[in-house]
Amino acid sequence: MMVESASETIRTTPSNQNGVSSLSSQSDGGGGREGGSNGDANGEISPVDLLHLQQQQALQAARQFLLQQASGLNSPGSNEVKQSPVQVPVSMAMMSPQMITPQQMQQILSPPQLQALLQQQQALMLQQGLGSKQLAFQQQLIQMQQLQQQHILNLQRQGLVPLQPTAAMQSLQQAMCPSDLQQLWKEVSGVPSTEEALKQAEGLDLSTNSSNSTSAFPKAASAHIPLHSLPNGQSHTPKRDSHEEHAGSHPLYGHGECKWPGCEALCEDMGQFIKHLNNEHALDDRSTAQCRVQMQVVQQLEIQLAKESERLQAMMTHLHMRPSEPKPFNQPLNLASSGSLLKRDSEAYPEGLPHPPTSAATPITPLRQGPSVISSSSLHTHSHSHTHGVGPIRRRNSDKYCTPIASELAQNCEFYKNADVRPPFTYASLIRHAILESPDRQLTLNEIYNWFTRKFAYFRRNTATWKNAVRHNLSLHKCFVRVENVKGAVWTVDEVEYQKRRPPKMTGCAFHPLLSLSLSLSPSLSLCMCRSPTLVKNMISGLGFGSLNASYQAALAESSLSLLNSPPLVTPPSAASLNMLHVGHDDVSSTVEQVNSNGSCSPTLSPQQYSHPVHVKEEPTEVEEDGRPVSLLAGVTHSLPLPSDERDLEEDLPTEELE
DNA sequence: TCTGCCCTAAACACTA
DNA sequence: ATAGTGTTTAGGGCAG
Repeated sequence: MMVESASETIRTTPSNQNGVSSLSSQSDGGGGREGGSNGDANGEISPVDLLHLQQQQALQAARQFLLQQASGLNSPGSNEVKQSPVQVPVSMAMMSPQMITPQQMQQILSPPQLQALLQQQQALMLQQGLGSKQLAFQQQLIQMQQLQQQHILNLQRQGLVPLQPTAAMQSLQQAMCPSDLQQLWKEVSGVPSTEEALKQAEGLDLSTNSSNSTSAFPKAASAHIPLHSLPNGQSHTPKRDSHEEHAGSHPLYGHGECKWPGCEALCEDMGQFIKHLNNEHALDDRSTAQCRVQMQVVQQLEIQLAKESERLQAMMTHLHMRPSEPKPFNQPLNLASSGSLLKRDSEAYPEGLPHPPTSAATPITPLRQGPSVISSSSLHTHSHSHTHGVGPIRRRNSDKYCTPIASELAQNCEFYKNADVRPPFTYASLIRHAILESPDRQLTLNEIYNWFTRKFAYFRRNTATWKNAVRHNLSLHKCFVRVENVKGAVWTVDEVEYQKRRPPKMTGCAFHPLLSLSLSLSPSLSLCMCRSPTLVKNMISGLGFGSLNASYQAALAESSLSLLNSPPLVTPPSAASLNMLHVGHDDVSSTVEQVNSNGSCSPTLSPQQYSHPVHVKEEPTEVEEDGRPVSLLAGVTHSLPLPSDERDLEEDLPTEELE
């Protein structure tokens, strides 16, 4: 009650509510600490006008671009999808370009698209002698990108777009998850005009627009399957899963409803379904268009699978595995429907991973090999931009169980630095990260503040809020220990306490369905992944989720080791405790220690170095290449000489026991 | 529903 | 007096 009354009377943080959707560069009332490139009031036109003008121009260009896209779709006989600088998702093609608002534009266009668009516009402006306004334009560009990135992030957190903001569309096209497909289908199905549907199907470019080998989407694939045969006979529907195989005698019928993409009509029995099928999904333009989309989806997946299979072969070859293990690939794709996959519990963290390598060729209930899914819940957006409205995302999707912060930050450092996006980590994890990143593994409060503002654009505003939260967290969590120092108080991390906060199961780590697919395809890979976060990452990337939200990549990667890797025991802060970090570790550790102690190195150590001073090498992208394939190949972790760090990691597993 | 975690907000005390 | 720091309480949301 006290709080309520207080909040009614006094509002010390006046503008917490300002979301991120404002294009005007919000000069955060608070703080304005370092790194604030400010001031750009110049010239004859006011910055606001200028921004407005530029925005209008950008939008105009975007509209023209869309018109081009749309007209490109109209060309009936074209075998090639028009290769525009940027590709437009099908949903975009559905919109009347003239009706697109700036917000829609930002939401529709992926960052690359947006950037390309704006760059075009920028070039145009330069040609028109508007170069003097470049600065403002750049700012607008950045802001629009940020907005778009945020949107993408939101999508990611909703589980809709398992992507990294930087290559959102590309990966979307590469790796449309079932929900994407469903959405896509709904969009296609919802088209009023069948011709529109055809256009969309035609224009749907599931291929990447990059140099990816799948860039030229094989439209010829359409010819492989007679369109008219699909409604009743097609068996490529990715929605089809084993359940449906058993549930109904028709691949498009299951669980009492029509499985035609985007339909979901309820049918009591098969007869009704057949009737429905014939009535609603007869051979017409719309169905044809849908089929084409579906074919492209399947084709894309197949291409992707082929690529990944090839990659896997190469990896195995490289790792001296017998490459003659394509067997799993020939198995039916356990590419279950989104529903079944998404519901699959991730209880099967590879505890049974010490299966001998022979299991590599043995399909051991593949889908249970790993945590399976990115469930929409686990990717949940947390976007309760509710009362406080401070930020779109919150917390622990990836932090709590997987602590991928190091990897995440390492990968998206620049992104967070520039984009006004709230990092998907808890304050506690961020604080810990900041502290561990420091040379002495201790920071003053102010230094923590600075780290936040330095690393995250998001924390350059709402300073009162998050600073309070930082202090709150420092005080609240036992894992943060305050130490009186010569120069005042510093904060350190009690890693033991911190680890206590983390449940020993990685149930929170979400896996993308296609990752499950890969796991199912290759038990040996899942075995490897359990040993190597890098491999996990690479694999995810290779799956076309190279731009899978780094959080989840990192989660995948780190979670696979998190159970094995109990980070070093940083006993409460003292110089001695720092030394304890490296007890029993190899020279690499001592190297790091030296580097740390003299503080001469870059203040930013490699994430692994600080977050896991035991040196789980994660970044060296060539997985354990340096003569350590053993641990990858040998599932029998205990029977083989593990690198000291890994051994430590395993032995440290029961953290609590060490107390 | 319960519980734990996380977040924001705020009050308060202490210190430089 | 003020700002910074640190502690504590309260309440709400989310997820297991």
